[in-house]
Amino acid sequence: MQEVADRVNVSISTVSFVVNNTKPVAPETRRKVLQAIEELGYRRNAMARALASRRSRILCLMFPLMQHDLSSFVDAATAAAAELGYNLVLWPKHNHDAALDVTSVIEAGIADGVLLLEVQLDDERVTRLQAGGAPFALIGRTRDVSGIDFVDIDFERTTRLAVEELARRGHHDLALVLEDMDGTPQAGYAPPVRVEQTFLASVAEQGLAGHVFKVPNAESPDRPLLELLARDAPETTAIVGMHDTAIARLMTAMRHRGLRAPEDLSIIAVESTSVIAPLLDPPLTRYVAPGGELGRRAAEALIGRLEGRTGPPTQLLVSSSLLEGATMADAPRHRAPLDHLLADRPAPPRDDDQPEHALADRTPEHA
Amino acid sequence: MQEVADRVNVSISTVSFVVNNTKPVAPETRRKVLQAIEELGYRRNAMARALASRRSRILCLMFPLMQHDLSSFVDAATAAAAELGYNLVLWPKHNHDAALDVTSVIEAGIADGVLLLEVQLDDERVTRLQAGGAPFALIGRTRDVSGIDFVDIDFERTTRLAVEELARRGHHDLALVLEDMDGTPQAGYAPPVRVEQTFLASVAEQGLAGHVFKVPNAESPDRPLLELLARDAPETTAIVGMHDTAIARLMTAMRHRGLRAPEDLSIIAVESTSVIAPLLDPPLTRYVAPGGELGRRAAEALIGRLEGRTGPPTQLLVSSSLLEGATMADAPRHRAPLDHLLADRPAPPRDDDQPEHALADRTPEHA
DNA sequence: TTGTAGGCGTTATCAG
DNA sequence: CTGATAACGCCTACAA
Repeated sequence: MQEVADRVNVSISTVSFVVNNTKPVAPETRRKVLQAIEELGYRRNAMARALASRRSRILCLMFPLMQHDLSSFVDAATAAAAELGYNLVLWPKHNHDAALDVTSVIEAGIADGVLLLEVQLDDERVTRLQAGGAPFALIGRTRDVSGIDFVDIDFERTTRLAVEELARRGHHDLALVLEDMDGTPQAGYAPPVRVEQTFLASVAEQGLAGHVFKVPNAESPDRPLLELLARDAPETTAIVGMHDTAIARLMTAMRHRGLRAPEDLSIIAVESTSVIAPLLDPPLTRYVAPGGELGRRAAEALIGRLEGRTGPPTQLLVSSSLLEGATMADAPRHRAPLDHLLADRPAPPRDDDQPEHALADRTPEHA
Repeated sequence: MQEVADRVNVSISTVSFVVNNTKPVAPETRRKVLQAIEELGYRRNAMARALASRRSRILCLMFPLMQHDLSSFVDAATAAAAELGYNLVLWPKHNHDAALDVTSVIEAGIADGVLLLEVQLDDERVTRLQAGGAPFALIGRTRDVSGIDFVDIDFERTTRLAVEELARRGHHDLALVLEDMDGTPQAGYAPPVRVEQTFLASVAEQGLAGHVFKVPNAESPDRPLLELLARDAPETTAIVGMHDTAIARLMTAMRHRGLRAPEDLSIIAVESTSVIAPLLDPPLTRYVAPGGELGRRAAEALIGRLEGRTGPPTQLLVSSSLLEGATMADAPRHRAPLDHLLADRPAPPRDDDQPEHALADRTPEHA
């Protein structure tokens, strides 16, 4: 702040006035100050500001109970940090631009280091963090990880295991179901890319046939996944999934068309949300990542850096383990192609959607 | 800190040494300092500490993408805070004891105010916040809300609407499905209590019969909800739900026993997780709360206080709106009691769980 | 409209 | 082992 003041030949308080809009400043002076701030790359220190003004301008949303999927992860990260004398706060950054401002929290002195989630293959945030010399660790990893501390799920291994297991069970025609992120800010999100690559390579190695289906989060109603499968990969007997809502909708569609999992179609998820998968009917067979370990290791890696540890970066891939649901079975012996099966059982009107049932009076209308 | 030092007749530095364990201190001195700290209720100021030591001891976990149910809520709260010049951070407090330490973040100077979630009818955290004179606002509300700023969902209204709608559709026997929180730290969580009370009152007003079922989060496998219903409330034709996973399991069980929603049993949820409800088959008819508005209003209320607004507290109840799924219909004319229906269709072994299907070769075994 | 100076609550250095 | 004292980076009367 003093440097800024010196450069424009004003006092430090004038700089403060323009930064905070607390007092009127001559337009010309203000302009020059702003320019100097820009040139010097000055950022005010949130801690000092808070100390002097007795206001942090931070609001704290406390949430004791988290039911979503980050729960075990955040839990463990928080605990690990606490054991090492640190606090962990979650900083919601929703839009893409805000996310790019990733170093500000460090520069402001609010935090000592950053843990990054949802890393993309080429992640601008990582570039900025590196450029700014800010301590950070990734949960996930970029394409080039030289010198970067990260902890990630070993999606390659999981995918390979899934394909091999299906091959062992006699499946020859596999389909991979991914979330389609093109056009969203998450385009380039690393896990689906890695899974797709590994899937294709692995299928080739095993001498199997593999198709990839990218399904948007809001499935197009006119072309549900099941129809796409029937049209483009009718011989498919097993699905490798990493898009739970798409899988859920697929299973509903299957039921409505008289197809059964796993008898007609096996399904195995390489990554799965803990809240949805067990509620499916039948429950989804899936690989689950050790969220707690990921969180803990990531926090420890970051704090290690903060405490001055040098040496090679932490680069850890953790393995998922198979959670037996009931959607995987041996390949059916002579199943007809999906398009035939669907043709035999055309899409039913709503009233035929459900298994037949003769015990109650029908009241045809509904909400 | 100076006061502590004075009281024991040591210097301020000595206090610092014992507080931080940074230098050896005579056991006797240390004891006295600790005691003085205790007596005076001294808490060190995190901001000053960070400023002087050039370390905040805070880690920041950035998450750009949130798929869980708090998403819209946090989103809006963050945005509202940002517009008013504040930052919002989420502070994970997982265990009960940690949650009780709710004022520390204020006393440490890290935050100016607190937003509290998952409020219980008699919430110790609220008591402490009030006692400490810390600015706060609730999302939810306690039993006694005099003088408290809060924004909450109008569960009473929603419940009443649900019951009235079912009555209008000719249902006479309703069952309420709640999450059983007894014995958990969330015992006394306000919404289920309010819904239960309103349900019973409303059912009585309408001259209907109402049963309440409290289902633990991990449903007991030997007594699934459907069986309990058949045993204790066999005439039930409509479910009012505020426990999505229980509803999901119920719908699966119904399907396995040849019962249909909504033809045999209508289901309407008074509060629902956005991630599960639309994936159910058929999709759940449900009331949804305006999460964004809740978040925004709560942030605004808190900031208003911080900015020195006086006058009556913000006390806002927002209404949920009905999202049409396909699980609500008029009451069936002459449906047999549930216990009869289940007796006619005994619990099937796994192989009969699914609708019959004759298109594929059966390979009996599965994972 | 701008400058001066004291203070915010700690830590850290250096002397005793 | 303990105590002065100078930062830490900024805000804010008060004065000019």
